[in-house]
Amino acid sequence: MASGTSGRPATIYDVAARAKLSIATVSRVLQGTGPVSEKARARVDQAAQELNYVPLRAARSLAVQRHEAHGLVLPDLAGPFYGDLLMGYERWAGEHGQSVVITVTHGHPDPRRSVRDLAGRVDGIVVHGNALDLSTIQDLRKTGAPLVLVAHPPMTGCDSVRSESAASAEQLTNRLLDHGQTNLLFVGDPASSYDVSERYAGFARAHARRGLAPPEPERVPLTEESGAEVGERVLRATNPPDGLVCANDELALAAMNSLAAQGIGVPDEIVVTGWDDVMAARYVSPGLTTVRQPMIELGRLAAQRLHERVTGERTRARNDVLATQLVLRDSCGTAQPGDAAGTE
Amino acid sequence: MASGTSGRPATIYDVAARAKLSIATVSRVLQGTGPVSEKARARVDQAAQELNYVPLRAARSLAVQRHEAHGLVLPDLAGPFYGDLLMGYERWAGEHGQSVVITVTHGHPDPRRSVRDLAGRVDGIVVHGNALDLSTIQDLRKTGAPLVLVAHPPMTGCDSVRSESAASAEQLTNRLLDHGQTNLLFVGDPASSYDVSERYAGFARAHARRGLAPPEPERVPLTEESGAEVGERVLRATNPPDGLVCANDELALAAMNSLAAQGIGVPDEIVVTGWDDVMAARYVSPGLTTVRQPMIELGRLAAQRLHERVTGERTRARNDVLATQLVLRDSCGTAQPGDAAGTE
DNA sequence: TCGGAAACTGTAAGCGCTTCCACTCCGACT
DNA sequence: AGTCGGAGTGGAAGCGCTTACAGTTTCCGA
Repeated sequence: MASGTSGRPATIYDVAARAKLSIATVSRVLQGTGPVSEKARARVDQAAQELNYVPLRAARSLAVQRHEAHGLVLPDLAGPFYGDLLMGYERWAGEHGQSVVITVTHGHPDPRRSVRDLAGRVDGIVVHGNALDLSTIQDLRKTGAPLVLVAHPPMTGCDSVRSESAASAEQLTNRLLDHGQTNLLFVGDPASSYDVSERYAGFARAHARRGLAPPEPERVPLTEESGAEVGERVLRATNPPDGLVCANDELALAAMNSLAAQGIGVPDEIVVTGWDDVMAARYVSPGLTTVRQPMIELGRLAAQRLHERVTGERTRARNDVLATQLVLRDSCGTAQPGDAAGTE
Repeated sequence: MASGTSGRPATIYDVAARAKLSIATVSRVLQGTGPVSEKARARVDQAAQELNYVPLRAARSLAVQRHEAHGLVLPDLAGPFYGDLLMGYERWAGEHGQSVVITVTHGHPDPRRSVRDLAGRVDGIVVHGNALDLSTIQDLRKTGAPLVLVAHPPMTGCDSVRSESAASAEQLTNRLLDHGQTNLLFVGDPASSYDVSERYAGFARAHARRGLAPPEPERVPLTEESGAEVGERVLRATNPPDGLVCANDELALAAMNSLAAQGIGVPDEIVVTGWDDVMAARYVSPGLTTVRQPMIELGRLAAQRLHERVTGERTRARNDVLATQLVLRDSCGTAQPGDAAGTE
């Protein structure tokens, strides 16, 4: 325990008593507010130091009617993906004196309850679209806490932050079609998240624009298992595809792996692309063509947008879309040395 | 704002007024404590619902003298590594009604200050050894908050949780020496973290046990850049190594990559091993031999150990060491199909 | 030398919740 | 019929902090 005279942690009263000053002055010294004499400042600092005084934030929060903390709700933390988001978020928040309370919903028994609880601890909440269903988000809105959505379609009155998906997917698909592929398969379930639905939308649009019927997607979860399975199954189809446009890198890598195991050449016999640019994408051979999202930046921006709402500095909702970057490698068969392209 | 009659969020008083009961009863209903009539319960539930009442945690914390929150201090969140730790942590904490407040120190202007601030918000703190220097940790101890160290050498009075390193490193090194390598190089700076120093210690011990002088480590940061650089430099040495024992997978992957670029065969001309078993390790070819740490489990356990201290359920310090798993793949030249080994 | 402003300090009233204690019912025992 | 005990409820005292307000000093300039 922080050493009050007794075993309990020291309070502002203990510090005041030891410094022979009132708690008001102690508070002023510690917060750096209001005028204080040099002598008082020194006495308080010393007393606080000697007692190992750590102010109780709950008491301050109650008094100032503010938590100085943000809530962040993520679906999970597997992969580098959400880690980067969180890192960007925490960095910005930390620099602006806000603590970050994190809640992970995937596998959680009662997300609704835990998110409501979160709302009582923070000044505002950032929710990743994959973390909560719509009704829970609406529930959360009713609490009145400022809310910022990440990778979620805009909702009226809410800020949102996401990275561009449809245009990059269209661009990527065009590239493959230009290169001569005639039977692309989109791998991943568009219903699994907003981002994936946008990626499929771009894929479909590229087809539609050249008068082709957009092929039905292969509706599988975005996991390595599905990727491996698709990689195996795909050859045995009546009309086997000559390209796999995968909804993320896990799918793509696992598919490539299983194709290689069967002796199918990538990119010669079939091309493969992913999404996210995980580390493995640049270490496999052939290198995986993929799309990089600015996750850290996304986190930073979400934190900033939320803070603007919390402080009341901005009241109109904003919907930000960040550019992604197409990363061309050998798996798509069209890469030129030094090739790369940004979107939007 | 949650709809009180005015614009401000509803408080327990608003709920009480609407339910025509005292705040004491409202509190009892909401917390499920003490005896309450069915009728009262119903009235309170309805009023709370109508007002969108969310209890202010700061007020509860103040009253119950507990935050019901844990602090988690991590160096950063790059790679899957800390993400998994955090995920395991959050899962356990969530299941036991504890929120988690996270602080990332890498790149932080004043970790000391932010960690002290954290101490005022939570009931106890888990610190990853790479996140804070010793003096800051000791500073933190003085606050009296329960403290659990992850991947840090045990300190008297503190709990600690880490995964086994030295023995697995020794085992791995032995395997390479048995296989006929005669000039292994340890890549990575043992001074960069406790874990790495242990890995080098195991590496050195394997040599010592057979009467060999342990080679000096190649003291470089644990980054892809260093790995690439070492991969290039290593051949030009007077006495080029026939094996690289890398302190983590990033180093190993980058080294393998640069060796391949130079036409050096792995594992035939030189063997390579890593540490952590990141996703890329199983997608490169040859597959990277590495050591898997139970990060999720480590997180869970840290949360549990901290909670035991917070509740006072345990007062004696514990130092847990979790077993790692050697993952044999082709990069070390010694893998047999289905080969694998656990340690400790 | 004095009045008044400026600088500093203290008193006390909350912030919204929990919980001890006292009180009122009521049904169940003697 | 009178008593006892438990269930249900409310009053009120904090939890540790901030801050409005008032009070006390100090230091000017006139």
